[in-house]
Amino acid sequence: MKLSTKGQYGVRAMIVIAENSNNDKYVSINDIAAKEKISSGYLERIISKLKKAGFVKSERGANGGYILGKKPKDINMFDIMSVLEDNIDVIECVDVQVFEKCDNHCNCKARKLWLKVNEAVENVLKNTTLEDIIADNNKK
Amino acid sequence: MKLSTKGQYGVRAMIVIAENSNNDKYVSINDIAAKEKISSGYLERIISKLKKAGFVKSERGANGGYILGKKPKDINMFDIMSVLEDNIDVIECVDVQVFEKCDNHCNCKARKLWLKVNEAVENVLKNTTLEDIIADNNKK
DNA sequence: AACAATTCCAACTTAAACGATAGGGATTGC
DNA sequence: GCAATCCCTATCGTTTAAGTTGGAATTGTT
Ligand code: FES
Ligand code: FES
Repeated sequence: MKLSTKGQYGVRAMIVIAENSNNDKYVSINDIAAKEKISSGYLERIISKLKKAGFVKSERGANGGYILGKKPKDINMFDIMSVLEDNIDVIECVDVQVFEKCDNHCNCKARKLWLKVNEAVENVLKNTTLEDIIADNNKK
Repeated sequence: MKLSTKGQYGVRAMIVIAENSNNDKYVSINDIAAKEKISSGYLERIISKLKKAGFVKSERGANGGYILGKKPKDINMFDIMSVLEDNIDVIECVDVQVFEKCDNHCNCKARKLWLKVNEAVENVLKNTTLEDIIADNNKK
């Protein structure tokens, strides 16, 4: 079981962008990539998804870059991960539509367990906003 | 984020074995594979790991098969998954040893989030025993 | 006007993991 | 002896994840 790097990198990028958005400062892909030691080409595609979802706004050309598209308290980790991870469920059959087509569903006694795991993950992600993360780091 | 089928199949296999272990009945790989619609060759290797870990015992030859190696209440899902999934942590850096070697660890503000996610998953898995699952299914 | 810094976009490549298969040896009950 | 089983290892094919490349469009600066 692993979260993809897309999700990880995306969250880290959002943190960097958030830290600069106070001063209306746009951060470039290269700056983020350098700071977080991530391939910039790869990061670009990740941020592009975040942009489509409205979590960041962009400005092209010299001095361009990215800035938050919403307030930190209105961006939670579940939303970010949902955009970036292709499918966030811990197994396919968590999804009701898949479940109903599943050969096995009539006697699958394990599904309840996966539902619980899934719910636990979602809860943590949904209850953590970008604001929480920033605050948490300033505190200590 | 996905749990591998190894883990899923393993849990399902354990449930089948558990349901037969009351009567000291050994269940063969083929029976489990047929019941759960899993490739038997693949399942074999999964169960072999469970055997090495002591969760099941085996009997060779005709009428052979597998039976529980411990009481259902002494087998929890975390233990099963730990044996089957190569690495159960949601990201590499959850592990302290990896963390300490991580280029980024000095300024990685996201790790706390992953730790929380990881803990949530582990809690569910640790708090669910084979006995719980069986009981849960008999009930309804 | 030239230039450099940037976002934007799509195609491609590489590497690893997953899921599965194949073949054969060893053991046991009938 | 034979069929059913566990046991072990090697191999394979597909998909996915991760990263690369190349280039177009936009914008500020000199
Ligand atoms: S395998 Fe689909 S519900 Fe269990
Ligand atoms: S990347 Fe290693 S701790 Fe964040």
